[in-house]
Amino acid sequence: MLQDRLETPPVDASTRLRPLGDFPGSLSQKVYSSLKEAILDLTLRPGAILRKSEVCALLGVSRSPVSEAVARLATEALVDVVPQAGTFVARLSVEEVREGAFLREALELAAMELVAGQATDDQLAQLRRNLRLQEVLVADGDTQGFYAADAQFHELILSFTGHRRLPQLSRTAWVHVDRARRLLLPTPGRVQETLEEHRAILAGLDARNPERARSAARTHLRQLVTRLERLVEERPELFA
Amino acid sequence: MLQDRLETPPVDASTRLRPLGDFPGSLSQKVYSSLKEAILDLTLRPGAILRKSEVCALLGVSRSPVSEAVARLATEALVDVVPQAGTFVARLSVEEVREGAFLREALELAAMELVAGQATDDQLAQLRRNLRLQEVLVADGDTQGFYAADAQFHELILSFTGHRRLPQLSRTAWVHVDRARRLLLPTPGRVQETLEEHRAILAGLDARNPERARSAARTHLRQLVTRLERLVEERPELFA
DNA sequence: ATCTTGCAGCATGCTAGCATGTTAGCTACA
DNA sequence: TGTAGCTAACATGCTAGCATGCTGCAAGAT
Repeated sequence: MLQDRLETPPVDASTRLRPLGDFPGSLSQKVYSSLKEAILDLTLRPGAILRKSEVCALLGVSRSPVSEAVARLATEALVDVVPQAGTFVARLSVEEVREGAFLREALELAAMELVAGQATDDQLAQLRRNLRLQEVLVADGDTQGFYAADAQFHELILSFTGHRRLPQLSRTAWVHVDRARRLLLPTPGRVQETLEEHRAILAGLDARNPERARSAARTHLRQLVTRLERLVEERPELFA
Repeated sequence: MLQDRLETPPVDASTRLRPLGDFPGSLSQKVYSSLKEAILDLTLRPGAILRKSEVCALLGVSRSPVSEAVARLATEALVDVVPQAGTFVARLSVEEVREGAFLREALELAAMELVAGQATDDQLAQLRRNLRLQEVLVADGDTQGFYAADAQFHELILSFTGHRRLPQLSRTAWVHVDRARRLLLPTPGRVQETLEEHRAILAGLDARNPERARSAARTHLRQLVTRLERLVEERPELFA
């Protein structure tokens, strides 16, 4: 705990946060979104101290909405608040990455089983449409857009379970993995491979074959984790 | 939304909440625990209005800790807060029950796979010990104690995955199921059956057989859901 | 020179009061 | 008599300032 602070004098005094106007909802919600984006971006550096009063000044709001936002981030383990001492941006944690990956895999595989059994033709058509979009984006070399379509592909499947809160939960589970992903250098052929893996998942669902869908999804999800584990080996100093 | 309020004039004015001294942590934490207990108990009736100012008066604290507690409950869908209008105890929702059950099943089945593969002998011994405790409690007719041991059995398995936050998450997923469970009348032979199902799960883990453990766990978890679905059929008016 | 101890600074937690938007009931009118 | 509009009460969201407990440095004793 003491060590924590000694390791983290880098105080981000004048970091940039997206202005609140860019986000919807109440002030707390806006502050939450803005901070979360900055944390996932690594704009707010892992381990950095995050003074609530500073955030108030930066965003021009009082401390209640900031407090509430920080409390929410704490429940997601994105910040670590020590009473009467300070609030810190969570370090990258191998444990959190592994847990997040485990969780998302659990959710997505369960979803595969359900969706392979009950998906409507219209839903499958939506997935095919999304996949065609992915192909176009890859052909255009629009990596940014491809990531978005990728995320949507997964969210579509989760939403087809009929459970409203599931996509949100899956996203939350993934945040630590996603943050660590920023440290990976892009691999040339990876986008093409990802596309193939998505095709395999859709093929399993199309065939109404839960086992095929599950195994394709498992293979797909473990790619990223494998690459992250390699990063942990090579650059352990990046993780707390 | 308007209909909500028309259906729910029953204002719980003088409901009993456990005093804050019984809970650990900060005030927010205490308030959160106290409210959550009351909601899960059904002491705070589903659909009832929950005035923050009233809670302040009842517990003798200011509005910030109450606000933070309520915000946390809102993320778990245990209360429904409408800005500038009011806060309401969530109604029993078939959707939420199904989603909670789906989630817990996803998590526990994934855990089974992992634990069947990597459990240490000491961990399996802990499970056997817990199971013997369950037998004693059943023999003594201590149903309350049995429920506690039951919960611990499941938590042990989840903790053996090595993921710290998993048990907490599973509990959170289960809250809506657990709340609905209060409406079920106790079935005579059910405790004995539960014990058998736990034995089957442990047998699968002991045999290091992921598929057996998964299928035993699935069978076990679906018992309660099946009984709840029957309740939904028979008494739909209990669910919003 | 090192370790202990006291003090000043400071970050969070909490309390109290203001601003904003909603709800419900009453009144006036068709 | 039924309906539309207005008004007063009210619940939450936010702002501002006080209380509590931790941190880190510095001075003094061993």
